[in-house]
Formats: sequence, C-alpha cells, structure tokens
Amino acid sequence: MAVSIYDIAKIAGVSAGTVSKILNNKGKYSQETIDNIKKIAEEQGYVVNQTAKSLRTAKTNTIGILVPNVSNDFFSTICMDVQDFFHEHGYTSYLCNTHDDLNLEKEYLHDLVQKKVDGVINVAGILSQQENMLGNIPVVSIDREPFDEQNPTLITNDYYKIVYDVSEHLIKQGCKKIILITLESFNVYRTSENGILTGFQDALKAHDLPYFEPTSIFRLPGQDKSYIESEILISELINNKLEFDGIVATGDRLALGALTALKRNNIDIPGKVKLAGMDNSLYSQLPTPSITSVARNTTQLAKIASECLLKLINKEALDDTKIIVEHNIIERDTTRKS
Amino acid sequence: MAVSIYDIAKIAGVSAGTVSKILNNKGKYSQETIDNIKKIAEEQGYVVNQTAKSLRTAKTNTIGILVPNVSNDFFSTICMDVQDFFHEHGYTSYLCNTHDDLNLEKEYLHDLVQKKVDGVINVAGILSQQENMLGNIPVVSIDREPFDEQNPTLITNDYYKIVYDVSEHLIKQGCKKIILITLESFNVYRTSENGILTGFQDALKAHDLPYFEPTSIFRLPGQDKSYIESEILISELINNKLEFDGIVATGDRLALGALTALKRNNIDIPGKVKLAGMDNSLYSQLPTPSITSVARNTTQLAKIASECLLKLINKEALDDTKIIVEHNIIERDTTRKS
DNA sequence: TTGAAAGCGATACCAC
DNA sequence: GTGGTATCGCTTTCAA
Repeated sequence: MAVSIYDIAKIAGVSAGTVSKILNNKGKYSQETIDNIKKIAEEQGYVVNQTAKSLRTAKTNTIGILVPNVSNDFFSTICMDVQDFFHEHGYTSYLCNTHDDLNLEKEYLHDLVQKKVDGVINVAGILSQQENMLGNIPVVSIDREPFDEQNPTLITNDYYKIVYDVSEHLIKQGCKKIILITLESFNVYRTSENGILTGFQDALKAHDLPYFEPTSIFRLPGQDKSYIESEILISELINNKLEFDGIVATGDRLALGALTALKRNNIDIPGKVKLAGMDNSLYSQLPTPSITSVARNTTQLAKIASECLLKLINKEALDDTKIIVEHNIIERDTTRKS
Repeated sequence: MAVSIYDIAKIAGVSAGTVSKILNNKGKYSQETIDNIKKIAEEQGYVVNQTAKSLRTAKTNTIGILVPNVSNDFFSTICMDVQDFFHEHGYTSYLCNTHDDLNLEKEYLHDLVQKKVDGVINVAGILSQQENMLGNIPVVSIDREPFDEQNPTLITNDYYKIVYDVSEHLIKQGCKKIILITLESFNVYRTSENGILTGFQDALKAHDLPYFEPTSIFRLPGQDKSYIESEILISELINNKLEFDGIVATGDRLALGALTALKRNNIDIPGKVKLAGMDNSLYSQLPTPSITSVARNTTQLAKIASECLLKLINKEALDDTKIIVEHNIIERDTTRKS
C-alpha cells in the first residue's frame, strides 16, 4: 500500500489535517513543522491519492476529448494542443475515439460522467440535442454542432467564407467553369453545407460566372475512402465530356482523388484545370503537383477552445458563444496562373 | 448534486449495501427488489461515482498512454487502437504527449500515479532505468526502451531484420552501392542503432557488396525537420560526386528529403538511384514517385501491447517479455526494377 | 435475502 | 498553530 497522509502524520506526531493543509500550502503553521512534514513526505515518496481527493472535493482535474479518430491529422493536432494546454493547467485528458458512431459516443459520454470529468472538448459530436447526458459538465465544441442548448460554445471556421475565398482564388487565377465537390456527411456533422453552397454560389455570382444546377455541385456519399469516390467522379465527368477548368474540393482527400483522375487522363494542371482542397494536410502538401489548400489554423481552434473550457470550468462567463477562427489560403502548384 | 445509492436506497426503503450489490449484479436478492432498484436507478438517472468506487476498490479502470506526440501518424494510430481496445474492456485512456522531454515525461508519470491508473502503455519513454516512479503499476512498451527491470515487456519490430530486408530488396533490384541514412536519436530512444547498422552491413556482406566506412552510413542529428537535413545531405553528396545507386532511409521523412534532393538534381528514380524508407506513412505513399517503404504493422503492435497490459493488470503472467511483430516491405515506384 | 457499520484517503469546519 | 471529527459515495464483511 502507498503511504497516506496518516502515515506521515504518525511519523511526524501531528494530525492528518495538519499534513493535508501543509502539503496544500494552506493554513498557518510554524516553519518548523512545515519543513518537517515536507521532508517526511519527500522521504516516504508520498503522492496524493487523487481518487480520494476528488471524492472529497468534487473536482477531478481531468477533461475528456471527443474526436472521431485521432489517426486523422486534423483531429490529432487538436488533441495534442488541447492536451498540452490542459496539462499546463494541471489537468489530465481522456482521449475518446467515437468513430462517428452514435452508440460509441454515448458510451464515452457515460464513461466521462462516471469518471466525473471537469469538462469536455467535443470535436466529434453527432449526438447534439437529443439527450443531455452530461448534466452540468461544461462542453466546448470545435468545428462541430454544439451539444445542446446548455453548451452552445463553438469554435470553428467560417465555411461560407472559406469556400467563397477559395472559389474566388480560382476565379482570379483564370477559371471560368468551376465545380464543387463535397461530402454529404459534411451536412450531418457540421451543419455547414448551407454555408458551403452559398459561399460557392456567391463567389461565382460576384464574378458574373454561370452556375449550373445541378451540374456544378457534387455531393459524395463518403462511405468508401473519399479520395476514391472523388477520383471516380472526376474520371466520369471527364468521360462524359463535362467541361470545367476549376475544382473546389471541401477536403484535401477529395482534392487528391480529383488530382489523381486528372493526372491519369493527362490533363494539364494547372494549365487546363486548376484545383484546390481544404485542411492543408499532407494530402495537399506531398503530391506532385502540390495542391492549393486552406489552412484552418487548428492551433488557434484548439487554443481558444481550451481557454473557453477552462473558463467555464472555473465558472467564469464567456464573452461569446461562437468564435470564428481565421483561415489562410495556401497557394501551391495546382492553382498557379497559367 | 447527483443521485447516490443512498438516495435510491431511501426511495426503495432498503439499505445502500443492497443497492450497491444489485447494481453490480452481486449477491442473491428477490427478483422483486432487483427490478425495483433497477427501475428507480433508471428513473433517477443514477450513474456511479467512479471516484468513490475507485477509492474503495483501488481500481480506476483507466490507463495512461505515453507518446512523444499524437500528431505523428505512427503514434496516433497506436493511440487509437490502444484506446479502442481498452474501451472495449471498460477502461478509459489518458493521453500524454511527452514531446520527448524528460521533465514533461516525469510530470506525466507523476500525474498518472496520482490518478492511480491501472496500467501504462509506453511509446515514448526516455526515462528508462533512472527512477521507478510508477511503483507497481504495470507498463508495456511499444517500440521503445522498456521502463525498468520491473517492467521489461516490449512489443516491437526487428530493426535488424527490417534494415536487412530493405537493403536486400534494393540489392535484388540491382543496386550495387547503397548508402544508409539514419537519425542519431534512433539510438537514444530505441537502442536499436546497433541492429540497424549490422542489418545493413550483413545484407551487403551476404551479397558480396562493398561497405565503405564511414562513407556508407550517415547519421543525422534530427534537430531540424529530418527531411530537410536529409535533403541537404543528399544534395551535398551529389555535389561532392559521391557515387551511389541506392538509399536506405530509416524513416519516411528522411526518404522524402532524399527524394526531393534527387528530383531537384534531375536524377532518374528508380533508373539511376533507388530509394526506400520506413513506416509506410503518407510521406512515402503520396509523393511522385511513390517511395518503397516498410509497414511496421502498428495495428499488431497496439493490439498485442494492449493484450499484454490487460493481462498484467489482471495479474496474469505473460509468456514472453519481448514480442516481435512482423514487417512487410511495400514496394513502390522508387525501387521498381530498371 | 437483507441491513449495519467499517473503511478507502483526503478535506474542512470548528474547537482549543 | 494544531487536533478531532464528520463527510464525500461506494464496497464489503458479518450478523441477523
């Protein structure tokens, strides 16, 4: 058995309460006893038992992080940053991979409630309003629908503006017939489809370019690997002789699939067709030609979300319930002016 | 305040002990009371308080996962798999990013001890034998030096064989003068440098190829981004007219840097120089030409390590203290026969 | 089949 | 400055 404050108290000939307060730097004690207690604690290799402390104080100094899966670049960076932030503030972080599965998500939430986490960072929620499983545990969402009315805090990017900006970028590089590729699931998880579509349309409109419903926008099911679906789509478009000179993809994998199809058909990039993705991941950085993409500033997303959650944990009020993080277009080979 | 077993007991007119045992499916009770208790618990939205339970039972149902940083592909997949495995067995996982920093690592270990985790998966340890901070908490290491004598369990790949196999692969594809690029840190964290060097040398020897000390092996400091160091190195070798027709890199990033240098110097790949990396990450999959690499089977590493740790937690004995997971060479463009 | 009570390790209030 | 004691929510032994 590990040594407890009682053991220390016994050795020092004082009470447990004294030990507790001294080790927590509370109360007024003679320097002598303070030194003595600390020395004994050190010698005995004492470490607090957090389960006991938490039971008593109703504070665990833990948070939960919900992501679909950490193996994905975007989520893993956020996990790391959030975890780093909270470690600096004395918290340990539980990692939960929900795999976009509602049942799993519920199990994890249940776990976290049992474990009495002080707060939750949600980068995965599909549960949303259905049930309030978390009681009054504060939640901050990143890039996803907020959980419920009690926890509306959301840190995200402006999808409307991202798509608008990317589309406009292509237009400025000379594109006249642009198509948009996106995922159906985008809608489910982020309720941002609306912004995406209007962002695209508005950009075309602003530059007097035609928009053909339905042949300008393609929603992929996203059931298989998205880049494969995308590659197939673009291949078919080419076979069907659909004319286009620009592709906006709402994800780097989608963009990569498109790139593969274009290359396979020996279509000159960026000469004949220009292409842009989103997320600024390795999928856009590594291919040849490299793919223009949008950096969503995950560091900021994670930092701001963490700060917000910490405030909520400390019962501080937040100024805003929704915070938008800026994005940057990272220009690469696929949209160089031709 | 959340509802406790006492609240339920009061409502049902029974004792707390009864409620406890029924909710844990222990003891013998009349079906009537069982149903009643469960119904009330359900109605009241009861959830166990794990801090209390853990305090009493000295079991937290949590584990800690130590990695240098989850934002790295290799580690994030392992994290996910380990976490998934333990979730299925009723455990929640703490994520700790040590950033290869000894002090951070100590802080995390200290945290985990305080939080009374039942076990630890170590994919990060540089602490090794120095101090036994974890007491008798079981540890299983993946691809890293085991923590200490008490916890020797290690799941890893056979680096000697990996390098031997890759080198031999290049030889079979026609290479006659092969160089090896590796990182100095490889040695520190994995104590496998020896295996790497002899694997390389033995492969050359087995095929009667010359080995030139020191011009066949290059150790990079790995202080900057490793692919940049590697790119610089290869560029210099080319400038210095060092002749070679094959490169074995002990990491995909190193290989990518080499690839970049070769391409920049318009050297035909795989015609004039062949190249292979390690880890089978996006860094080898996405570039053009794609880079031959070695899949280290992270799924197996994670699975076996998790199973071992679970056994140790349950006080079961392990058959082996060191388990080697098979690797596979993934042949890609950079080593096609020319 | 059920209840009473002790105890896990810490905190905190109140008394001296 | 320091000690005594109740308490956090749960499990577990023993008795009834």
